[in-house]
Amino acid sequence: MEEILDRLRLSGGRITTARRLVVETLLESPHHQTAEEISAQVQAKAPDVHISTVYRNLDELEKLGVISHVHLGHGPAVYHLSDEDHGHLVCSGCGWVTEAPHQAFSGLARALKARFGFELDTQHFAVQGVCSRCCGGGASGSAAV
Amino acid sequence: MEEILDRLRLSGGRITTARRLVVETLLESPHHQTAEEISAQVQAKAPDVHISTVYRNLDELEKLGVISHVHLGHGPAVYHLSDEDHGHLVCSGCGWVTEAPHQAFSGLARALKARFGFELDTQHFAVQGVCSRCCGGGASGSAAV
DNA sequence: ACGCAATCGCTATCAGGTCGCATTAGACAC
DNA sequence: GTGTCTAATGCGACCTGATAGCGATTGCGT
Repeated sequence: MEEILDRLRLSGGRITTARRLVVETLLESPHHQTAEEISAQVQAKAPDVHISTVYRNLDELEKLGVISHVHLGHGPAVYHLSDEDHGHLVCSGCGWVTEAPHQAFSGLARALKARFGFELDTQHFAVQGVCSRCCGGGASGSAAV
Repeated sequence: MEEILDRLRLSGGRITTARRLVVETLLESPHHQTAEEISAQVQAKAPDVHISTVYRNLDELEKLGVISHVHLGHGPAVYHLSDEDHGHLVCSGCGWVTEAPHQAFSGLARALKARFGFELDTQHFAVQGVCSRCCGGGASGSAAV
């Protein structure tokens, strides 16, 4: 927490209530949260904080490398602390998100690099699919919606 | 063309000017086009066709399985004839889109299936990365905008 | 030619996010 | 503690991409 605030200060930023609360929220619930969710959490403690301020602060924190955001598909992006490299698997059926370690994609990354000269980035956009629960895990048909 | 219109008719649909032009546009420029681009093309021939009509028709055609749309990342989705299975590689630098054959992802698909029970779908959402031109592939700088 | 309802054009609306601007309030100097 | 400067805020307007409602139109089977 203090570390993050220090980083904020070092970059010439000020520590405001809104900013402190955004960081707090991110630290308290380490899950993937949308800007709206974060905003709601922050507003629970300081009702005057506008969602645009939350966006601006999330942006700022991202520039500092503290957090990153991922687009899970349709709908809003989610923010998380940038602790480690991982991709995201999103179930298009139920929306469930699985984190997949970076190396799960290294094979694909190599292949795409070799065949297309394409440097894969799995961090900013999620990979879509259907989770075991939704695709009928074992036997039955696919109840695609 | 006629085949598509027939399919449209068989499903109980009517052949209207707007509809015909949308199909025409899709056939004439087989590239990936956004709804807006398609709309512009259609409006060049029939200025009264509203973009919401284009959306509705694209939707209809998609339900018939004639076309599909892909989200390339930020920004609008693109539509293309659903001729074959392929994924899309999008360069976050220049926006360049490469089509990658379905089997390029089969390794990843197998791995995700085995490790997470996750059924990969590479068709509806593109895979992000940086193309050879943009990541400095050869010599000069990367003129990322 | 008639009539029904699928489709249209239009406007309003939505979601997610960004921007401009006047005001507020950190943080440093004294 | 007070002053000063300006980063950051709150707010509303706006933007893009897409969708929904609704009355008018029009394709097309009869």
